[in-house]
Amino acid sequence: MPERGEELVQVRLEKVANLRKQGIDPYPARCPRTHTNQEALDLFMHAEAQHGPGARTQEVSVAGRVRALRSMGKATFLDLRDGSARLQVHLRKDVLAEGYSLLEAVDLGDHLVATGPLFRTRTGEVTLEASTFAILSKATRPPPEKWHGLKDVETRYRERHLDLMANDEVLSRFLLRSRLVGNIRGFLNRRGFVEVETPILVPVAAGAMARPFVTHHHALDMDFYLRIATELHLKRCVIGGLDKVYEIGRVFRNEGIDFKHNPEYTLLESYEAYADYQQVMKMVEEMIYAVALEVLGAPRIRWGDQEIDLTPPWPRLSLKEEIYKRSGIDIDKEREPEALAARMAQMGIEAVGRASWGRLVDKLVSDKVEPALIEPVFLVDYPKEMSPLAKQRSDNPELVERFEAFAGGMEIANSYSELNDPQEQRLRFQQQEEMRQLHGDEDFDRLDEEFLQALEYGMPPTGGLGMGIDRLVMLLTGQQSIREVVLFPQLRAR
RNA sequence: GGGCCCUUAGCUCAGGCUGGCAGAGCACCGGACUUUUAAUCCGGGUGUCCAGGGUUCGAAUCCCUGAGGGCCCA
Repeated sequence: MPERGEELVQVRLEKVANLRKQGIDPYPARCPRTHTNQEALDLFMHAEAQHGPGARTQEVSVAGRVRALRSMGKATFLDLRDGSARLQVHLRKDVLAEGYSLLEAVDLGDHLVATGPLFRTRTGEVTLEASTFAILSKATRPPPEKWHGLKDVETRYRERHLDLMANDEVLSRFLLRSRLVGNIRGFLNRRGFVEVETPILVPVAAGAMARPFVTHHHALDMDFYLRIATELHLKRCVIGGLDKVYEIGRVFRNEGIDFKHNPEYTLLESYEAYADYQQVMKMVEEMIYAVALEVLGAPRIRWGDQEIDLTPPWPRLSLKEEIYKRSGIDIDKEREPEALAARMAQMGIEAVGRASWGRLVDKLVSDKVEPALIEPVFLVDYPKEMSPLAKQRSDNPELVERFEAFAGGMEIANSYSELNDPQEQRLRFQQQEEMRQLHGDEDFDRLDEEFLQALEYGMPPTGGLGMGIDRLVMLLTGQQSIREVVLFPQLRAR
């Protein structure tokens, strides 16, 4: 931390020293709180309902951070804020006697505990009349400005604690995120899914198309990768007999940072034995609808100037047709990477390096199709080349049983009927390895021998799902940047 | 990777075009005030104007380079 504003800090440090000199601990271990602010407010409302105007409750103790301080000499009002509510405290010199002088040591941002009965002021605010109060934690740095809040985007991200204390809507957004994750767990648990945890440090970063981070284990003297997906371990769980399994965990992808991408993000993956991608599709629309109802109270969300309705069923659209509709390119007729790249270049879409056909299609989707999909939809019928872990369709082996869900112009879920033929899977991995060599593209998937061997023991037909939790939070909170839904987004080191 | 914009007090921001003593509100410091609500009133400016270099008698301001951040494009 750069030591700017040192005078403001010094003043507070002197107050800490003075408290200690008086034998007062500015950071006591215990807090004699009896009620949260909300419980105290509820208590008063109850008393007022019984006794009418002029009601006073018994003494209660509340605690919180000092958010505002209004001193009128021999009486002071301050606003205490805890996790439940804001509560005003009234401190009078004639009530507190010599205890009143402790207020000289109190600053905005300190945590206090105050004890006394609750009453309603003549301006109508439920207030605690303090008979005693104490400092719980002395802040030695001033909080952000109370009226304009903290707006500087960089400071908000780098010092999220300040953002949370200054900007109520930010706090409630992260509370919503927590409730959302809790509701997803509840939804899956009720359906009989079992939550597991699988390794983050892996010898081979497989199971998705992404470049991994590398790290080193000193005792073993070997490199490890941070996982880019949980897919292969979860399938090994299914092979072992966990028929319905899921993990909500961080995955790491060594790629660019922008408004939709943070290098570490939270991914839900679930696998259901004896199910296929059609059943997963139904589950996804039901799950998102259900959690939206729980956390928002309605299945509709505002997205910019549009409204998105999440009520199922969502349209099932063909990937090929959507690409054709949005770009005029028929991917069935542009089977050669060079030809497809040329068509795309005409539209101003430039592919990097010697991109493969599958990567080009992927690019075409992200550029031309994805941004247009505001209302929730499923795209189905993906080409095999883009999907090395998905089972091919029996009626058309060039396509796989796969869907992706889109909403708000973002991909929010990806699912297949999982490929469970070990020989075919080995072949697909080998093709991925070859493509990586050929195209010099670190994004291609990797052959994972341990997984292949596991698959040889037999995996039931399984419907798998990957869903980006951060994207879903963006969607449900109407945020257009992933940094607004990740508490501590990755930024360049200062 | 390219383009545009931002960076001034702890916080929110003026000033910059057209170079001439570093500004406001909140916060903070001193004083008044026993029902306030962004309390009010009186007094006080607390600063590496992002960093470095250049032009100039003189740079927050103009020019160059760099850093961090944001938006748009790829």
